Amino acid sequence: MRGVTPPSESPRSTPTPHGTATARPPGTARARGSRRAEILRAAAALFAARGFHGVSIEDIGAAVGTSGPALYRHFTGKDALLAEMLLDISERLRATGAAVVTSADGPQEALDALLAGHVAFALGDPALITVHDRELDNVPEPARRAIRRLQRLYVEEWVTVLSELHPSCPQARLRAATHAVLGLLNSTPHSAGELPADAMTALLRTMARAALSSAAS
Amino acid sequence: MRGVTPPSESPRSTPTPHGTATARPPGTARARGSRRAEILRAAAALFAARGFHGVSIEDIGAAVGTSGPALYRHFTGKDALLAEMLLDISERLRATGAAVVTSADGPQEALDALLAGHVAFALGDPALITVHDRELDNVPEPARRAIRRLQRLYVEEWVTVLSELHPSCPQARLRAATHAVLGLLNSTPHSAGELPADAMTALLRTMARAALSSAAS
DNA sequence: CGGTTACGTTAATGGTTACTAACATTCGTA
DNA sequence: TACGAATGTTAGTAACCATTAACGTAACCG
Repeated sequence: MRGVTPPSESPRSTPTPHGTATARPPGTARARGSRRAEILRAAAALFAARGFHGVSIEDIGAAVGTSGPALYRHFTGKDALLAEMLLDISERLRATGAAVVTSADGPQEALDALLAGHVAFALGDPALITVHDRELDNVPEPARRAIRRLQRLYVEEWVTVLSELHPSCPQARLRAATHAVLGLLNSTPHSAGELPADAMTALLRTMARAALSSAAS
Repeated sequence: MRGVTPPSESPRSTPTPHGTATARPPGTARARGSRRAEILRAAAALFAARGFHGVSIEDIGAAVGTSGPALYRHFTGKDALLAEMLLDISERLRATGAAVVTSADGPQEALDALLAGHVAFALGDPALITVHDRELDNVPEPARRAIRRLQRLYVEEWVTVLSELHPSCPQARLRAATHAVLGLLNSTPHSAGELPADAMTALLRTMARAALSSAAS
């Protein structure tokens, strides 16, 4: 029984996959770690279209030009792939939210920046947004809690900003309104192509602002 | 050959007392077709929680107190079950929408009635609403077209009413705004329990009205 | 009473799927 | 140049799943 030592899973090190995927000549082993990002992107599109359980490992492999089990060189399993995908997007949302809040001049500017960021996200990566609020239940338990925590922190950024704008409104109401507005913004992927992208951006921001203003009365 | 082979524990007249509602006489085979509705309700809850492919026939059977293949006495297959579920809800939405529009006094009353109806639906049957806008892709083709048609007709009810209220606004914009507002209303199942039901109803109606008004400017 | 209908059971059956095993190939580098 | 790490490949394998087959039973209806 020869063979290389089985790949001891790297539990914590995520060495920042910076490489942008380009066309590679077949057979080469180039581009360290860019494959991870490529797989994540392809899997996101598939998950968004057919759901986690509706996509097979073979499907994901085929989408990146390899065949099935090659994925296990990059992820420990299908669950881990989904977990990393949702952790990544939750972290990105929360990070941009935090950056916006600390750098804005006032609550109104902060709210506008939160809105602009989320709309850009939803329109720019509809597959990720779709997977983000549909597939949480398929993430195994250690990671699910972390994802939920990040999502909660992101919502709390919104609630904090709204609370500064409307101090007399109870926070529970502001939280419910935030969830509703995020539902409005995240519904964009399903109604694609109705309007040109910039018109859609402006429309969504206007509607979201109006909805939040009315909620805080 | 296997002969009669009665099961050692012969079923008594009350087999499998499961705690489901719909009090039926205990060992009877009566109640024509009430089982269909029971199965559809249980399946909707399961599909909403874990997705179509994440639920097995056995799961659905267990949820109604029978075992797996008993479902094939009521539906020709898992696909047909989902198709009937989505057809039913799409038809109900469209029917109430049509009734509202023809019986309302004016466009403002019609819009309010559409809003009230959809909010009541979303809050009253969150599982059905969730399945309705997540699982369309898993419906086989003959039925999928019919469901899409009903959904389109429902949206057109909204667009027609909004067009009467705001004649100068292009219909494409009103359609996009309608989709966004339906996303807002349908997101309710995911943010349950934030507010009491009547406060949630009022909040959602207020936010939706404000969002639509701002979109038509 | 006999037959039909409605509804349920358990045991295959065939296909799909996630994952593992065993075996290449490329390439940086010591 | 030899080695090891990274990254593939093609065969399994065990579990799961939708569906069918074959069979049983209770109630209604003529």
